[in-house]
Amino acid sequence: MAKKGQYTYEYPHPAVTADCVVFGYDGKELKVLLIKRGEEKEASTKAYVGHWALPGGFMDVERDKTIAYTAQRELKEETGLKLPIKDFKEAGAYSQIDRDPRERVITIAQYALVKLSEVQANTDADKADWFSWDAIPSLAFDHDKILRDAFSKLKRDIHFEPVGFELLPEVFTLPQLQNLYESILEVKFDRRNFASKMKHYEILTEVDDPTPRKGTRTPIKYRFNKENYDRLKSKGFQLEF
Amino acid sequence: MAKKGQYTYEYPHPAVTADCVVFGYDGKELKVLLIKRGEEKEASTKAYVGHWALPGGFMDVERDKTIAYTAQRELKEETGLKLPIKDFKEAGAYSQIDRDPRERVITIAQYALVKLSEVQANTDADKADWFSWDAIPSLAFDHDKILRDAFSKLKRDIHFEPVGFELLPEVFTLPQLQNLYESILEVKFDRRNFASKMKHYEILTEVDDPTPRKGTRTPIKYRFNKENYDRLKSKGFQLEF
DNA sequence: TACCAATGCGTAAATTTGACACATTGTCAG
DNA sequence: CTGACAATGTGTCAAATTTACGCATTGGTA
Repeated sequence: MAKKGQYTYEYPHPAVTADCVVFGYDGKELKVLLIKRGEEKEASTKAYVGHWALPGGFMDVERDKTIAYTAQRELKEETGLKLPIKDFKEAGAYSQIDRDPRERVITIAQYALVKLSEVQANTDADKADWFSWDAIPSLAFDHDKILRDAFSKLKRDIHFEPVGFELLPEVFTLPQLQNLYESILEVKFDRRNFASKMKHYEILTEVDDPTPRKGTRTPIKYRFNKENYDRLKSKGFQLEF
Repeated sequence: MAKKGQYTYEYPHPAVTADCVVFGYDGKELKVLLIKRGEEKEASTKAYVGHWALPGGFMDVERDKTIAYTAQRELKEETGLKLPIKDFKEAGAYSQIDRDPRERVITIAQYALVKLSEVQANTDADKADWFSWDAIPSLAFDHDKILRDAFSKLKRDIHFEPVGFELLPEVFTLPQLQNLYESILEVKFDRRNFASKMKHYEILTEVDDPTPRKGTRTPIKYRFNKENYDRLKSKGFQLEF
């Protein structure tokens, strides 16, 4: 650990943190990854001990190439979940002068979308938990606001990015996709209209099912067709729902 | 001025700046406000002296309530233009470890839309200039990227926010509005279809013209109808073009 | 003066959306 | 075992929206 008082500047500098809003989808609901603060080594210097919070922590000014690296490192340390750098997208900066009681801290929130089915096993259940959107506790600092804002951002981004496919498993069903869109946009769609619209976009590829569907109750499995999606997007396209 | 080396921290802290992307519209083209760096008092400590850059500067950690206040203050100091805090919207954080040759500097870009007709007179022509989008010089630091990103953001936001009306004068014409949308989205619309779509939204109010139009060549003047727009927006509405 | 460009208004075809009906087959309660 | 029900896929049709143009008027201009 570095010596105290080792770093001096001509003018005051703020501390900078990265906080992570990690969204996951379990096939039914949208979920968020949260951690329980404190209760460990440096608890005495921590604020909001015992509160739930977004995973995140201080930037390593001398090593973190970008703030996304901070997010990656802290997320791994605090939840056990290791995500690729490119999965972190910016969700906004929070700079209110009194947002941290200890010193001036500016946080640059990052958000990430993960296939919950593939990562749930990799998260430390001791420190972290996945919360349903409507069961989220009150959070430390201004993390409530950060989370709400990130959700709004997700709601917007869904019109321009294939966010649905980042949250679903490689192979998914149409009802799953629809349920996800409904969860994020907080609306309901007509099943038949949703299906025909998706079909019209031609961004889904039917999967050759090794275990063929046993009747109409078993949904058809699809895979996301990235080529077609990219082609559409390059033509100035926008997903509508 | 504060004494050198007065501020010490246990861990290294980055410097934080706010850079401003100010868009204006003159009735024909989208423009951006830039400054020429250096050539003044503290020039010796400055990087990229002589380069064009986005207006902006270091956060006053002890006084700036939020980063928007930094942006407001620096924009005023460097260009003479004083904008209300609420006009600054976040445009992204830039944290590349080597983006500033002097020390680690994280910038939180802000962007603002202004009615060029009303502010042009208030900008210091000595230090700052409005540049047409296709005549922008190469900029200091990573400001080129910041500017491109901000433009992309504007391109997106135009679908959700009445950005057109923040850039146009109080009273404007339909051709002006269309030209603005075309400038931002970089596409062309059919004049007649654009008009009927805007009419259908009912967010324009015809202005009682004191000097009535002299024939069909003089466009009808409109005003933005905020009540109707807010009503539409609250119903989960999205501007389409 | 004669043309052209700019503005407003209108219309019809094509496309997209929105609402809804029907057939099939697991699931589950009895 | 059986009947009711829910989940899935597909199709249809009217309404709304988008798209592609035509036409009339008039100010600017060569």
